[in-house]
Amino acid sequence: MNKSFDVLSTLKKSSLFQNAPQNILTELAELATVLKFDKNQEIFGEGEKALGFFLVLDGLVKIYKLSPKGKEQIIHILGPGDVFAEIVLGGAETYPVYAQTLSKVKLAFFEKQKFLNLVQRKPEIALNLLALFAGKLKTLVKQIENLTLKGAGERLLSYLWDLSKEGKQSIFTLNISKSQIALLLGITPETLSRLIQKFKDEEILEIKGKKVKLINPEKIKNFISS
Amino acid sequence: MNKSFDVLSTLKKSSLFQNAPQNILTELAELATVLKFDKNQEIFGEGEKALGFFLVLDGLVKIYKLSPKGKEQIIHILGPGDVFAEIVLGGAETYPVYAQTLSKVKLAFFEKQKFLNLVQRKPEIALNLLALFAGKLKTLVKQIENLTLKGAGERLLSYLWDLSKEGKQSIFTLNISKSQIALLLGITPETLSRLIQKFKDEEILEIKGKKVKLINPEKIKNFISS
DNA sequence: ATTTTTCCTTGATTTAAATCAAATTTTTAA
DNA sequence: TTAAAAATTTGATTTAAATCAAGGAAAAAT
Repeated sequence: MNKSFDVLSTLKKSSLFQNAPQNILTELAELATVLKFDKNQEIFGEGEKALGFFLVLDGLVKIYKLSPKGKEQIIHILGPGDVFAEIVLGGAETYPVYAQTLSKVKLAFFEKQKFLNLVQRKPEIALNLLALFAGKLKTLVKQIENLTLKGAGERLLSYLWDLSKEGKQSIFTLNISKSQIALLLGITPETLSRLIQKFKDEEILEIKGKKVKLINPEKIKNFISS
Repeated sequence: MNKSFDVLSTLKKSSLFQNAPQNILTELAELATVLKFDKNQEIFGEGEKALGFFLVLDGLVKIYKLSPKGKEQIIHILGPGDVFAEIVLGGAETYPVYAQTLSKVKLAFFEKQKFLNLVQRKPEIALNLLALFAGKLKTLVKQIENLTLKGAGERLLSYLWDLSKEGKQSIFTLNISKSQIALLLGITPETLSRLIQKFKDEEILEIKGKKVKLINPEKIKNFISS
């Protein structure tokens, strides 16, 4: 009783189930298993058998790849309302990436077949699924664009620009550590540190710990789109 | 009559419609518009209004991004049976990438709303769509992995390894120019040229024009997975 | 509160790949 | 067929970012 209420409120906020009618939401909440993780725990590894997908109820999760030599590239960072491992719904037998928590995390787990049965009975969910997949595709393409067509500095400013909601919030707080940001941007912590110092010298922004202040949003805007 | 027959044979081969029953295939063929393009023609540009998606009937198409300075990164290269711009089915209003032909090309175009109507009437297609999207997600994640966790030489060998069907075909022909391969691998033509020369010196492979011969597939296999 | 560990910063150096430049080969077009 | 254009190769140099190394600051654990 208490559990499904908890889950329900986040389900409603998630884009995947946003416009779903109450009866379906209730069914979904019944169908979900709530899982709890500590910080820095592996949720699943690449190649592991894929039994279902996840919705973040609380906390932060990273999706990443590892090279044979152990180098890491973060693909996505997910927060409350975000869905991951949805690829199983397209028939994937194993997870193609790693998933790990970046904080204490609460997840709703949806077993693949149970969920697909629900979709069959309520096909209107299928459209939401398509939108979910389409959004992920767009995000990945943007990630490729960032990683291949932009330099390290531009990637950092783009990242901060997005966090600032296109400059609307010139003061905000980083939600992950700088070393994790480096892994997301595909640079080393040393390079990140030097870039921050450089932008501070150029009076473009200030970062103290996790507090960020964009001093010259106009300059940033120009820099990331030229 | 002749036209829909033509289209039908490729529809059947495409993974998207592979297991669809005859009656749906016929409907799809009726629904499609066949479009013809010359080599190096733009099919659509980034930001352009997205009216539908495409299935390649014949020829090669590249999907790519451009940086403000004009640098290009190829995201995908598509051949007969492949689908692109399916993102419109998830609600995208504009295309987020460029699409251009690499040869004379024949496409089947599916208008978004007409196709979605068909999906509503025949929901079994929705599962194929999910599989299509899932496959694209996996491809994009692999592309990120290649571009960020591998060096230029490893990317080239990986690419050739895939073309050789994991070493099963040690002699084969490149289907695109070397400059296009460079754009796909995220390197310059100069670097590609030097890598080919280096691998030739190391007696790993030989490339003359578009003819490729893998001399030491074992060495390649080890190189790309260590 | 203090110790230990992890994270972040700064400096010096190396390195992979880009850039600039020019020759050569291949393809296309007249 | 020959001329023109485009693509590819090779060489010399530059450059962005990585790596190696060591100190300093924060966070976590005792």
